Amino acid sequence: MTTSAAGPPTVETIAARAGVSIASVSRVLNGHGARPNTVRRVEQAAAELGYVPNGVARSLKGGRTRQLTFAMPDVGNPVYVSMVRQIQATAKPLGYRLLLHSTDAVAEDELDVVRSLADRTSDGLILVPIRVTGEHLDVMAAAARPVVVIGSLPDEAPVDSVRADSVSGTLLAMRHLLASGRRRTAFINGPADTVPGRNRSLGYRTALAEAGLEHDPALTVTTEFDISAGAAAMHRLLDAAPGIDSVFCANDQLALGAVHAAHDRGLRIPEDLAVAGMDNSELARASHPALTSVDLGSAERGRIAAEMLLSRLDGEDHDVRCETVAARLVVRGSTAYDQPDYDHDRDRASDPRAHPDPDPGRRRGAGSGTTATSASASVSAS
Amino acid sequence: MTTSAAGPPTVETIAARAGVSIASVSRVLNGHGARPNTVRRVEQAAAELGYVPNGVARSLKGGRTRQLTFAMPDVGNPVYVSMVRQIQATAKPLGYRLLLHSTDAVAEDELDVVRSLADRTSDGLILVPIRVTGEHLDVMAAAARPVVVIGSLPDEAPVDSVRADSVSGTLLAMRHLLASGRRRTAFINGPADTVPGRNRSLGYRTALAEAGLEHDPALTVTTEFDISAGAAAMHRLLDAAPGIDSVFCANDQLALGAVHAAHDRGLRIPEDLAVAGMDNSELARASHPALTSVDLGSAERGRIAAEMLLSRLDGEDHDVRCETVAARLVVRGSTAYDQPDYDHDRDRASDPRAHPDPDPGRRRGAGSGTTATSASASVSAS
DNA sequence: AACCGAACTGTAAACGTTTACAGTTCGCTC
DNA sequence: GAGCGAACTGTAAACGTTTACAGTTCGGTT
Repeated sequence: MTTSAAGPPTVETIAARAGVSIASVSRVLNGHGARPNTVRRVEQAAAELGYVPNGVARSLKGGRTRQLTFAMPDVGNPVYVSMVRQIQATAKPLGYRLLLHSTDAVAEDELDVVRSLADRTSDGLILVPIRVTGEHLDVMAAAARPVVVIGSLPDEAPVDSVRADSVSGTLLAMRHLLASGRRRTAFINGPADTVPGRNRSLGYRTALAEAGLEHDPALTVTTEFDISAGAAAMHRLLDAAPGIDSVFCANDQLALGAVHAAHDRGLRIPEDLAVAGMDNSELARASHPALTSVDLGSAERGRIAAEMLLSRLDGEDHDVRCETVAARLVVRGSTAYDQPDYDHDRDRASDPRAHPDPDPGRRRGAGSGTTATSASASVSAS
Repeated sequence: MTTSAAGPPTVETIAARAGVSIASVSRVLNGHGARPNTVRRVEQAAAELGYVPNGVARSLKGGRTRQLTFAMPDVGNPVYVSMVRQIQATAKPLGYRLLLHSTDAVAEDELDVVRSLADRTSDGLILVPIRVTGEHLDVMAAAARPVVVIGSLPDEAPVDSVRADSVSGTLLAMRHLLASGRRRTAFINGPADTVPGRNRSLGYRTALAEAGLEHDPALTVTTEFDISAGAAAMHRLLDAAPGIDSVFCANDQLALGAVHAAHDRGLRIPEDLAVAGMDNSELARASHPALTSVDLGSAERGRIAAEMLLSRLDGEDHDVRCETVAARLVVRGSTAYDQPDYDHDRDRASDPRAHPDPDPGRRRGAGSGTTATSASASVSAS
């Protein structure tokens, strides 16, 4: 027994005060049964001392920290923000804390996060890689803790994953544009050397083929994900390929850039030019006219990833799982004449299992006047 | 010496393999000096085994976890997102991880976060309280680890804090509107029973008084922070008080709602109605016309809070500090005829000490055509 | 060749828990 | 009132590190 020095109370302090052994203290505090008299004295001593168990010591003994790590390229990106929200909402009720890691889209940093699981500081990882290399697969396969990837992985990869369906998403948007009579639809894509970039391109060409339209390479521009990049791209398109009546953009920022450019030239939206974006971020709802956008289910992907990880941590030793989240088209004023100027739809409102809204004043009637179309989800286990 | 069973390698495993004691292993690994021969053997053994030190054991021994906690009301709010980014950017180079906690604006949850510092799981806390009660002050004063508050605290509070200057911010926006010849400026405020709510109201009335204008209560509406709430409020104002030529809104969402409402009625912006918002979020840049907005320096508040906390953790035992971050007005097309339709200014671009941009393609020429005015910052130590 | 101090190394304790095991108490039954 | 399980309690070890202390080695001096 140490002298009752300064420092916060420990089981030892309580044991001394209650006149029992530290084992009894631990047992009472964890509800493992003791004589009523013992329980009373320990609980009283603990309460008087304001005892709080040392989580670090507990983690060392128990081998679990009750911490999860979420690593993504950029904290600021609204897509990842909604993932964070859902992961948090899923993990918190089970007593897990969330550790945030921004990789700044540096591949080496991603690898480091996976490797650092070996330091036992976190019980599991949800990773959004910018691009998946062979080294990624090797390192993840050897990870000291369960890893779930949000993104596309090769079929044989031994890692759980959740992916978006950007092919279907693009198809939904393109079909919508073409169904409303547009015949010359441009395409502003993000970097093409990524899986989503290639998938969107595929969706675009597929939709054109479906409609019996020819694919004109001059109608496609590849650029950065950026408002000003979107504006520049739109200007370029309008200069080089006159007669464009609609444009699909790989994210909402690009789409808003396109809207700006169109306005600069005196084009009316949607009358002269229909614009559709992707991600269904808050920007889409806020802009004027409100932006038609493809929702790739980032919130749901976050929730599913969290559930996958938690089930692994529960010790369930099932096969590798890979789930695909359906895309959903949210039609607003930028492509349709009869859509309202703004709507009250929030992306988490689309998720029945979502976190309860902390601030009821912020959500009103859900999506009145907003049309949503879902692509069929394909769920496969390999 | 235990049998070399499964499980990840520990100092013991390495010691056995290198033929030295665990103390030597620890010393070599921490660079505390050893004979070249010992160093070589330990390092080789560690490398061969792929040893990674157990961070939990380390934390238990050292009494520090190298983890910081950031607790705020809502992960999704862009204001907090930019704080997260800066806190992360400041703490990561010093080897600190960031634990995220969303309080969902529940006061009891805020108190729990502070109390849970006693579990030794985090080295310090940055808290954004929704409202500060006496109990908050008591609990923070008794906290087991340093706490920094982002928000306004009573003068005598024994806690470091960083606050925004919403009075000056409101004044900047109002002076700008009045200086451009507007004479009937409405005010859409958020909830009035908070410190920022009262401060904005004060700034509004002060600006009117400065300009020798009478304060007309019919021109002020108090509502929730919400796009649709902003639209509803604007409609109400235009119905009840005709002749309004400008409006200042307590955040960008409200302002965009006002823009929508004005468009619905065929009003031109800025010709018929000038609109200014607050927070200078991405929404302000993205909207059309781009929105004049007051930047309350959320990124900088995050950075300063992180620095304050880190200096406490460095053992510096200075007096309680309270810093106020200056407000800055960013003028864009929604109030000025000659402003560009959009600009490339990003809020972190305004911060010279900010995190380097991970994606150079996203930032172009900084703020060309955008006028920024700073309120003088007052920095005080109590 | 013995000696000395510096430099290194090993043993063991400590951080605060949880828990196996052995020892104790207790309420019953006969 | 002795005997018997069941229920409780205490001792001690374990989780994986770091580090004070004492013991060892080493080179260089005299």
